[in-house]
Amino acid sequence: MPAFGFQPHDHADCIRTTLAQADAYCAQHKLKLTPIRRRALEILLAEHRALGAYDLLAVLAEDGLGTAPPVAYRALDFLTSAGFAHKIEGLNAYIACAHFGADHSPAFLICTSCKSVAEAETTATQGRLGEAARAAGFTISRTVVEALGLCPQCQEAPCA
Amino acid sequence: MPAFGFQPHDHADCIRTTLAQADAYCAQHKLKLTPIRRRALEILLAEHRALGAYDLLAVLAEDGLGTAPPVAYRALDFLTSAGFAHKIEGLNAYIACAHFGADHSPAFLICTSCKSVAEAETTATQGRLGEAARAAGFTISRTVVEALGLCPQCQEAPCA
DNA sequence: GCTTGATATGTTATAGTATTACATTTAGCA
DNA sequence: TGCTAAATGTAATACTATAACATATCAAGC
Ligand SMILES: [Zn+2]
Ligand SMILES: [Zn+2]
Ligand SMILES: [Zn+2]
Ligand SMILES: [Zn+2]
Repeated sequence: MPAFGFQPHDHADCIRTTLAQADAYCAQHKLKLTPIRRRALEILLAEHRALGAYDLLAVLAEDGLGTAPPVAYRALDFLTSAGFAHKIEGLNAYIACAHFGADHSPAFLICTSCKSVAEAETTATQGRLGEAARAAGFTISRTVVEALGLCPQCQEAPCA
Repeated sequence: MPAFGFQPHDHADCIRTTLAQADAYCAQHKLKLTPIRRRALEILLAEHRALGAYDLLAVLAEDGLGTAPPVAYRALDFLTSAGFAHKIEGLNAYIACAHFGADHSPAFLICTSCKSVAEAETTATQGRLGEAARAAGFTISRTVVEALGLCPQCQEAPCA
């Protein structure tokens, strides 16, 4: 599955499908996608961009779903634990998962100009990082892989 | 150069050599390794661990080199810009560079038990992340690659 | 239906990380 | 010496995240 988010696509469908998948996944795994959690996911899905916890909170507050920081952080904890969202460490921000369901090691391509983010797959224990880890006798449990740079659109139109 | 930091080594020499290299590099590039900056690097070098900005500041304060946050953040800006230190995004912490001088794309192996950190090399534009970027038409300027897990020592003695 | 325990939410306060802004000093150079 | 740019001193503030505890909701199991 290629990196997603920079190519134009039917994004309304993108949102609809993911929410439906999340509903199904939660039903199957006895997780509760409560109104706050579901709306938080929907907000993250609105754009292929990362949102700060307080940005998310501001939108939840507009909807009357809570005003205090724990509201946002609890929703984000749930979504990230369930694999519905990821934290972008380099931005202290959160984004909906684009490779739903799979237990995966995400890698992000982050455009420093337009702030859009695409999620690609990596294999944690393969590749050069895996090699380095094996050579050092290190056991990987989680990886953070993020690339900062320019997306195709912003390379062509730097001032956009 | 293999990942470093987990293997026992002459660490006093490790510090001495790096400081000397930093002195030389600054002389050559007309950068000023002022007392605050030099001491900050020395503090980061003291252990192969990442230090928070405020931890660094606390030590600088003991030495009478400043008490306000900008003191630490300015020193860290200088050190990271010069390539003498790196930020570990996943920890909001900073560590001295273990591959001095080279303009490189560091990858970190971070032990979640003992907090030690080893720095390995990666090539930003090669490997799987590079492939994903090329496929997406994305131009990488900087990468964040961090692996969380257990170092050799902590795998053997989980309670240490 | 009621009890009960576990999960989720409401709310306040606080901890931890980082930057802005502006005054002052210092270092390098004409 | 006088000028300029860089570095430092300092206060205030912004941004990110968690702790702690009260209350409410839900899903069994009786
Ligand atoms: Zn979409
Ligand atoms: Zn994902
Ligand atoms: Zn050493
Ligand atoms: Zn390095």
